Amino acid sequence: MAGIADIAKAAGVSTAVVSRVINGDSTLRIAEETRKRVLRIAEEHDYAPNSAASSLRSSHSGLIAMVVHDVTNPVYAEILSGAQHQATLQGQAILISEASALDNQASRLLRLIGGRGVDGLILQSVGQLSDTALARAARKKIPTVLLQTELDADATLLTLPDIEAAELATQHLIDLGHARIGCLATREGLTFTQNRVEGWQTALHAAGLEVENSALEFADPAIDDGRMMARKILEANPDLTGLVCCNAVSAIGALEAASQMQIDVPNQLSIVAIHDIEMARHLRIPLTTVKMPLFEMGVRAIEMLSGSQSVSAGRVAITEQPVLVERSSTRVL
Amino acid sequence: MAGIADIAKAAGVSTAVVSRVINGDSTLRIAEETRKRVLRIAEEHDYAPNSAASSLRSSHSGLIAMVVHDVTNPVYAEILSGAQHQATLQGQAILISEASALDNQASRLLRLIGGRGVDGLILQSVGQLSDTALARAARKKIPTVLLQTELDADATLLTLPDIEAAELATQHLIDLGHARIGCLATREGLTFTQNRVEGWQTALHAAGLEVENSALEFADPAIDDGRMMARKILEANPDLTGLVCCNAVSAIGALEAASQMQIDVPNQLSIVAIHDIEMARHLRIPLTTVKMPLFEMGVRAIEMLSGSQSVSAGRVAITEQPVLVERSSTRVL
DNA sequence: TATTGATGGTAATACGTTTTAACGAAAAAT
DNA sequence: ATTTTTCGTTAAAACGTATTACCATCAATA
Repeated sequence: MAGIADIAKAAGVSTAVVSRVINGDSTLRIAEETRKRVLRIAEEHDYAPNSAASSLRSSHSGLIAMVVHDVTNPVYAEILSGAQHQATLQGQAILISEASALDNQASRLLRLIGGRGVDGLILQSVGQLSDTALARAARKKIPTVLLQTELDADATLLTLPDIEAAELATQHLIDLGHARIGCLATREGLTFTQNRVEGWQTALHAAGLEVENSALEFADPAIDDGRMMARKILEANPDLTGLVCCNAVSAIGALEAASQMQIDVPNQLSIVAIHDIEMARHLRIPLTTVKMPLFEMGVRAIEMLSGSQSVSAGRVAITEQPVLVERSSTRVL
Repeated sequence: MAGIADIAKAAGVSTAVVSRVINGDSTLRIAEETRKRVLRIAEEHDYAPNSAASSLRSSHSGLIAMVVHDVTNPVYAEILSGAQHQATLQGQAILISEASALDNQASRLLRLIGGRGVDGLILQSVGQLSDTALARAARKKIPTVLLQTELDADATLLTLPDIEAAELATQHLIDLGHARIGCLATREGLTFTQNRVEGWQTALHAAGLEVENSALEFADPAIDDGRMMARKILEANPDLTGLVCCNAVSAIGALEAASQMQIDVPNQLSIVAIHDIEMARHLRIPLTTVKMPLFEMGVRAIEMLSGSQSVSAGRVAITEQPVLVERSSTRVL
């Protein structure tokens, strides 16, 4: 209920002084004595600046919108957690949305983006978005970070070492003596999907092995989709002994498919997945994975938005290398 | 860049008309002809109302802040997903934060709450919050929904059938012939923790069984904590044959502990957990669970905030009854 | 004809900050 | 003693919308 004017009056100064004290404006100094007095009075009155008014005048809200495909996917949850952590450190807050919300024209998120209500935008796994939402953001010049997925907009692309991770996973199987290796990919058309598939192919080629097209499937990173992909691949290629999964959640589906088809993992089939989610250790068959810095990616995305870093720079790569975590789902042939 | 004034001028009307057309104000009708013209011109100019200005004038932002203990916990992720879904439907957006962020005094979230930048507040698993954050929200009369946890503030409490769920879980073990049954609870002092523990006790009493205090432990709903709790309980009570876990994530830890202690599940020990998370089917030993409407709870929380429902009503219960999902972690004794 | 009512629109104000430019006083430099 | 600098502060102007109260116009009723 108390406004800045009330505080100013009570402290015997102008509103400008109160504003500077509260916001810690550094360009213009305030006498230590008045500063303390204002602070004390503000505290007494339980004063907090009206955020709408503040945003209106200063034209930044401290809000960052983040869009992920699915919050319940542990991979995305971890990225979100990192972003949330860093945003808090920087005095910003995160507006979360699942991708499906972007289709809803009445979505408040879209209105916020259109109305410059957010200072930044983070898009993850958002493929087919040449439509309103992003187009608007781009036109409104809202700083945007794309996570793992290229899009025709002048936004910064933040990437993980996807090619390396897929190579590492595939090479691990090759080292174990496997020669016929399939790939459960994520959604087709996404940059990181392409990169991981490329890593898989590269490793096979380098070892002089054959790349079987019927051993490659694309779908969403969900358990059900993973099961279906695995079934399809395994039925088409009964002689397969290794499977690279581009997302750990798909791998869970693959384990299920193998079980249903009476294929023993790891004795008849070795499975390795990208992303070392916590659950990997606790599955029916503990999963061999390639660990990627997901939390770190969330942190970096936030840093890039508010950082002095190149605003429109083309792409930034997280250089921390993926590491293989061996468990029970892979085995020497 | 285009403001409401530009649109008004281009359409040959006043700004008031534009505002009414855009916001669909129902109190005052606008000629269909002008409505279409304004809409078309707004579209052409790619106009979207400045959200800060809009919030300032109308004093509501369409933002709802949600605080959960840990985003990566699948239980909480599902609640969040439900909230996000419903918020989108209602034209609102969700500001997500993990509980730890509330400790950070510079947190933007706190400033938003203090500065009436959010229309509502949802708090989950937030225990020790008699401090600034919530105190402010209460003083500022921000509508608040408490998820599963009482707090000394005049907020609405939204609850799941916790007692029933715990009774159901415990009764299932009793029906299987178990007589010595322990309980892995969540954090002490939270309302839902108390209720679940109560359900456990009630079921035991009703069956004339003993409630062993050394078979009850409290900790955070995390795998590591679950493992530690289970180990403690099992060491103190070697004759235990059943375990009720108040959170499925803790149960994963319990499975791990049992494995480390060479206790066979379900032959020597039956485990049943509350919350049927997707992973439950895919664990080393598929988990018997009690399914609760988590997504639905997120939905309801949002509905309650914007609904015409009793604003300050004491408590609302989700009446959908918990159902038992039998898998392989429980077995007749 | 005069009166009412409905319809479609306007002008101007308030929302509560942040920030710009200017200003007096005190201290330092000339 | 005068000029310059620095310091601390102020007054007033945006920021861009939603909304209130008021006003035409016109058709229909009395």
